[in-house]
Amino acid sequence: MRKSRAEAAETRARILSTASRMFLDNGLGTVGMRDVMAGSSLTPGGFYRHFGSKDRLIAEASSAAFDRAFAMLENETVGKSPDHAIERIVSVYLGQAQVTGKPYLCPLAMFGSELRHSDPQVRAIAINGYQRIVQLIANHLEHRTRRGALATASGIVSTLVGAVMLAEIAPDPAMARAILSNAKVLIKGLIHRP
Amino acid sequence: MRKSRAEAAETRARILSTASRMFLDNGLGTVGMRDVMAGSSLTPGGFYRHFGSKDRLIAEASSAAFDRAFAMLENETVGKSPDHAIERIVSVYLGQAQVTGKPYLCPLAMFGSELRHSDPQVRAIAINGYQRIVQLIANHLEHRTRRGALATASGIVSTLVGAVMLAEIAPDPAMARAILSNAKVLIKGLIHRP
DNA sequence: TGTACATCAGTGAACGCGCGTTCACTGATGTAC
DNA sequence: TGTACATCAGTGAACGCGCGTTCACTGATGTAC
Repeated sequence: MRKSRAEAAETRARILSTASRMFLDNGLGTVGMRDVMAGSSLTPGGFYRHFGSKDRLIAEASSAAFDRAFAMLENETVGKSPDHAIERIVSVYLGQAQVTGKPYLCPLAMFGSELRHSDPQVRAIAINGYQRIVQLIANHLEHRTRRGALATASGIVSTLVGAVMLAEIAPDPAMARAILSNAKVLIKGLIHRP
Repeated sequence: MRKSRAEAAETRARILSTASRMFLDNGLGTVGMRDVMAGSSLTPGGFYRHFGSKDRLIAEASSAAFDRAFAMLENETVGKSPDHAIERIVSVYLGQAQVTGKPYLCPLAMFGSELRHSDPQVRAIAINGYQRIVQLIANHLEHRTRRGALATASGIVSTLVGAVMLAEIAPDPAMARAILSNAKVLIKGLIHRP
């Protein structure tokens, strides 16, 4: 039954991808190893050939999810004016759960309050992901100082994460859209007055 | 062993209070019935004399937590000017996890991303709690229209919830304080320009 | 007001289940000569 | 290049454990006469 190195690497990547998707969709606590392995067309035992524990999987899956979300946001800014870049980041972030297929969900909005009780490694990954988004936004903010830009960007990220999380709780799609729209208007109001 | 009606009512209240505290501190998924009952100085079986299921307990405990948090916020506004009232709400909300004893933690910030997967009853309670805070803030916002005040208040609540949630993930207290402070500055900037 | 009985708050063991993880096993892959 | 053996990816049953919940039981409380 042994697989080639290439196949094994592909299996590992598949488990990671499945886990990332499932954690984002259903949270860290409710997704079990059997779910992840079955979703990867594998049996439970095989998991431990690739990862040391569920916590390690959560760490890697979160990291991968941040990379994906960040890449999507960054990609939206290339060749755009500062104002337009910000507008794209905000719109894409706020629309993450409305896009069909939801290909770039952010861990902070999807299971942020579970991260609080995760082990230090996972929390470090989460805070690093947060900081990367803050820096990306700050890069397109026209402030007198870098410090000021980072402070404003931090506030904006709080708004973005809060809005997407609240919109996910809303039972009514219309209310979800209203929450996201209100957050967008609030941020737009900030940007257009230096 | 039977207890009087008054004692039974007190027991029920004690379970609810313990559960509220534990859910806010540790999340919905990680707190078990045995934890709640032991924390209330009771044995597991007694739980079902007072609540139909864990989900019902979560519903009531969340509701109680919202009531408590809302009462604290509302109380801060009595006899204050609109600007000062907003300032108090924002400061008290953002400081909720920094206060010793944490007597009025908000479910949205503490286990918001778990609410997403809760049953409709719990989600309805959560969204109702969200709306009450939005309305409270809107009451002190000097907008031309009520609609406009509610929209701005909604954006502010997204910022507040996101900031407290992110600050809870931060491993470093200094970074937590920075996140909260940046959110506060962002909101302050909004208010002082009608 | 006193007595007899029904009620039921709380106990603590037990149930069934799913969890994260381990393990003996398989057979194809990789390695050494 | 071919052969013999070691490695190890993946299987699927099993382990120990803790979960939400049930249940027979207890004895004090509440109710009816």
